[in-house]
Amino acid sequence: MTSKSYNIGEAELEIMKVLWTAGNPVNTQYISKAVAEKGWKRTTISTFLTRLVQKGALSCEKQGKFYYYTPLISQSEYRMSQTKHLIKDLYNGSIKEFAVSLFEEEKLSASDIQELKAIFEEKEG
Amino acid sequence: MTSKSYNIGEAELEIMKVLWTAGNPVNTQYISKAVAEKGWKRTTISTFLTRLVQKGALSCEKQGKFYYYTPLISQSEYRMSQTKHLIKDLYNGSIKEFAVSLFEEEKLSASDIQELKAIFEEKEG
DNA sequence: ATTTTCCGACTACAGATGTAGAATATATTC
DNA sequence: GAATATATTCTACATCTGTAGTCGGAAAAT
Repeated sequence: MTSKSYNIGEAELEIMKVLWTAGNPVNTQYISKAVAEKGWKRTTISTFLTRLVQKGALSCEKQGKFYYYTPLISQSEYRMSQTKHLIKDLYNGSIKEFAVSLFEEEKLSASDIQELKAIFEEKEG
Repeated sequence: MTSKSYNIGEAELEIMKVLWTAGNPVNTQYISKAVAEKGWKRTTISTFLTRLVQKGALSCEKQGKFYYYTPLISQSEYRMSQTKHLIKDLYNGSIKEFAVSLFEEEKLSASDIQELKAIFEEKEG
């Protein structure tokens, strides 16, 4: 049930990525380290976490002194929902139209194409 | 040159779509009719137009009494820029990763697959 | 126990976006 | 030309998002 009734901002998404990559509940320190290169202040990260919890994208649970955060939407769910949104919005909902346009404009390596062909042949089977 | 340094909101995008579909400069009345089903007030549409012009997504030119609007970014340019953005954001910039995930999760009809295979074979040639 | 440190809550603020009322300009009609 | 219709601009406001300061409480260090 991809019932994502919220949006995740670009900065917030960076937090989600950390959580997805971690694969298990992590606390703020962990997240802070993981996004250190962004240069966000501690409270900025806090705000993102709070909002993501409010939105229902994360859950949090206090263990000992810290909160531990867990994604409520998986990366692949999110990917799919965003991809569908894009296809619906921009390509009249037609995956085919989308794919054709994508592959016509992009340069895929020969091996990429091989791989994709293999996938299709499998599907076709 | 996909040098889109602005964002187009979802509602604004609806306006862009009308312009892209029209294929030639159109005025506000035309746009109003085209988006009638959205139930937007006249001034709302005006605001969108003004903002899109400010952003550099549209140009407008007064002809007689009305302004006529023309997209400064083509639909395919916009599609590409958004698609790239999504792939970069969500799939580590890997088109292949993206495509694999897309086609593994989505159901394409047999004829869609045929068509795509044809495209690949062509590319491969 | 007092100080220092760290975390999470609350508050704040600016820019973007969706939405539209009010005011003004322009054109059409009588 | 005055009244009416329509278009365009200005102003306004709420929500969302990025960004962060401050405050209060808890934990760690001394």
